[in-house]
Amino acid sequence: MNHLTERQKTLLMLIIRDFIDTAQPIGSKRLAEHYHINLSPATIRNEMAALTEMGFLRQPHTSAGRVPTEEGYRYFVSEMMHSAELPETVQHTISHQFFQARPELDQWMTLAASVLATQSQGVSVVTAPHAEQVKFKHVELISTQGRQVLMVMVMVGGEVSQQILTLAEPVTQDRLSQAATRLNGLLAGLTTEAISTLTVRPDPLDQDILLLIAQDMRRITEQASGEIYTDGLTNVLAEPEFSESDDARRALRIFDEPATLQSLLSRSTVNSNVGGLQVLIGGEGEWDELRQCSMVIARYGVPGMATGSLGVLGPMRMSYSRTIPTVRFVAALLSDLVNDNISGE
Amino acid sequence: MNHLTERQKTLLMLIIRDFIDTAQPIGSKRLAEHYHINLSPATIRNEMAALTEMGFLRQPHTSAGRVPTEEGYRYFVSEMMHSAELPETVQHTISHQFFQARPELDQWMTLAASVLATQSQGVSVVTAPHAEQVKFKHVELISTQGRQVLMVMVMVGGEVSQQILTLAEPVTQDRLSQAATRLNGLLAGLTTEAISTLTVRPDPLDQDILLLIAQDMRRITEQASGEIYTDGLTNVLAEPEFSESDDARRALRIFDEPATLQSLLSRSTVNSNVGGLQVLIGGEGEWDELRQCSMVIARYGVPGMATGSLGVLGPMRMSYSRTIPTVRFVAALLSDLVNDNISGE
DNA sequence: ATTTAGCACTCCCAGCGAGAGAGTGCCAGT
DNA sequence: ACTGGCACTCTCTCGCTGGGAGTGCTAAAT
Repeated sequence: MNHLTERQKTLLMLIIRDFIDTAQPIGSKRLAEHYHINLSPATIRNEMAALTEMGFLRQPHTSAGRVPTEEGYRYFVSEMMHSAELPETVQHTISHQFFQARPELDQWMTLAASVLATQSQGVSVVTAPHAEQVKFKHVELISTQGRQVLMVMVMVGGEVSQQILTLAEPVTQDRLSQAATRLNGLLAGLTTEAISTLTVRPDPLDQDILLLIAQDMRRITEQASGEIYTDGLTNVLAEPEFSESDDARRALRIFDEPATLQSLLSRSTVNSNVGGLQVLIGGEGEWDELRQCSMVIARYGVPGMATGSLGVLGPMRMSYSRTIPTVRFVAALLSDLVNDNISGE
Repeated sequence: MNHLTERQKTLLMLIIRDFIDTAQPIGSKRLAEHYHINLSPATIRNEMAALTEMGFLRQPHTSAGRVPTEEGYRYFVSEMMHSAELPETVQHTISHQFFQARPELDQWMTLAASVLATQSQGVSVVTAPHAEQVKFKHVELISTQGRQVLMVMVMVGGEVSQQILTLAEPVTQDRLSQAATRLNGLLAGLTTEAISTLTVRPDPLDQDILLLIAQDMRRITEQASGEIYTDGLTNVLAEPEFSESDDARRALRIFDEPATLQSLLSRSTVNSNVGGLQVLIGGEGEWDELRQCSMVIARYGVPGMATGSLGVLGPMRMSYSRTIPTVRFVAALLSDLVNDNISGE
């Protein structure tokens, strides 16, 4: 693949920017008039032909303006990726919202999804941070009704899991509390593996509960990540390219299948460190439902401790210059929150 | 309003059924041919004119077939409401799914939403059951990091609330446990009001936490109900009446505003007992976004103890004969689950 | 008195062709 | 190397027209 001259680069960027704004094929004349480049339409046409040859542009019909190809978007994104920064005022507004929210995971996730969606005018996805290494910290057993017992487990790092158990026979709250105390002493700080191979003697109840604890910790480790938060689903319906066709439906269907969404988020961030972010353009040949879409994805959290992912889905024509810095900023914000939560204030 | 003759009634039902199937205006000829009624098109036309006069039908253009009005749908629904019953096989399939699911509220809600959406081909909404009278049962205080403390509260009936507190200064786990034990003895079974007016002396920590408990219980009572679960958002996009216009977007926007959705669910079920269900047709003049839509809503749970609501949103042309029994059945199913949970197994 | 056949009328919609407009590629001139 | 000019292509938007479906009315039939 040939390198682009400086002029070709400028033109390509202009064309893509304009197309993102107007959603309409860009012609040479329009370009020459609108932006005051010292070039005649004819020259621009020549360059456009070259860019088309190289695979960055495409014409919908023999005689229409040019439209970016996926390759074109990729070039565009890689060029503007590093320069873009969210305006300070917006940064402050967002930080302020997080500062005001109640300090609960649930609130933070919802807020993050909402901020991403409104800022980027796309559909946002945020997964709750997920401990990569689960360590037991504390368990509480609370008798609720008859043989039903509420088990609340806390992991090192603050992750909480609650579950309702049904025991073989009723057990008093006293006996439950004693069992919990014994187990807390025994298991504090242990990993899933350590707990799985453990046996305890005195009370058969202890052993039963130990098994349940191990099982639950395994479940936490296995599930790819926590709950999925989403917002702005209707934003994408407003885009002209989705107003009539059923591509929108196909793309949104992803949000009805948590499994696909999960794999999408995790598979595409497997190579990227926290802090770096990935832009999938046009489904990258792998996700057929997203052929018309792009997705900006990032991973946040503290590697090795707890991480989650977040992203924005939009039409391929989305405003990358707005979405990318937003995603980056929110990812950093959530990373800070996770970090505070792990290491104390 | 005049009463309908038996024949008019039959015709109206046929027309609406046919329109729900085909989404196209129904003409007299088509009706006479398709269904073997012993009537000529001319007679049918006369009756149709009468039905139009009475406000049950409408013609999109001077010379097109008839389409049901909202009034027509209302009549239709009230007529078929009692007769419809979900096929036994479907009932079994659904029950089986619930039986297989892990016995957690979260799972049940998700499953209920999923079942409703796939059965009715509409958008489903389910709110978690919400205790109408909150009574304290148990609190646990677990030190997590520095001054941060995880507070887990259990209400009578099994509702759980967890929250992270940040204390003025670090407190040892021992002191926290003692405080929890004292408070548990003191507060067991008390209502929000009783707790709000209480004062405790010995340790200032106890009083601080008591305030937080009261505050949290008030929050639980106030919030109209629990989390909202939703499914099938893309179903509605498949309907022909939404394929091109932006009515779909307007309707789906509701799902981006939990507050509106809540008020919709609660306001419209305020008059109906658990078990009875309501059908809102065309927004009932109150919800403008739903002018093109209908909604089947029911309340489930144990009145006076814990209730929630669930519903299905679809185009006004939705299959009521499928949706209504499904909503009724799932509501009954969830009521049973809530009941089991409250009264022990 | 109710139902039916016939008929004229209305209105939507799909298909067609013309003309405008926008954009292109290429060539020749600067 | 750039630009002006030109012929060409293709789409999109009208306006028009004919077919089709459905209606309401009236008069005849049951």
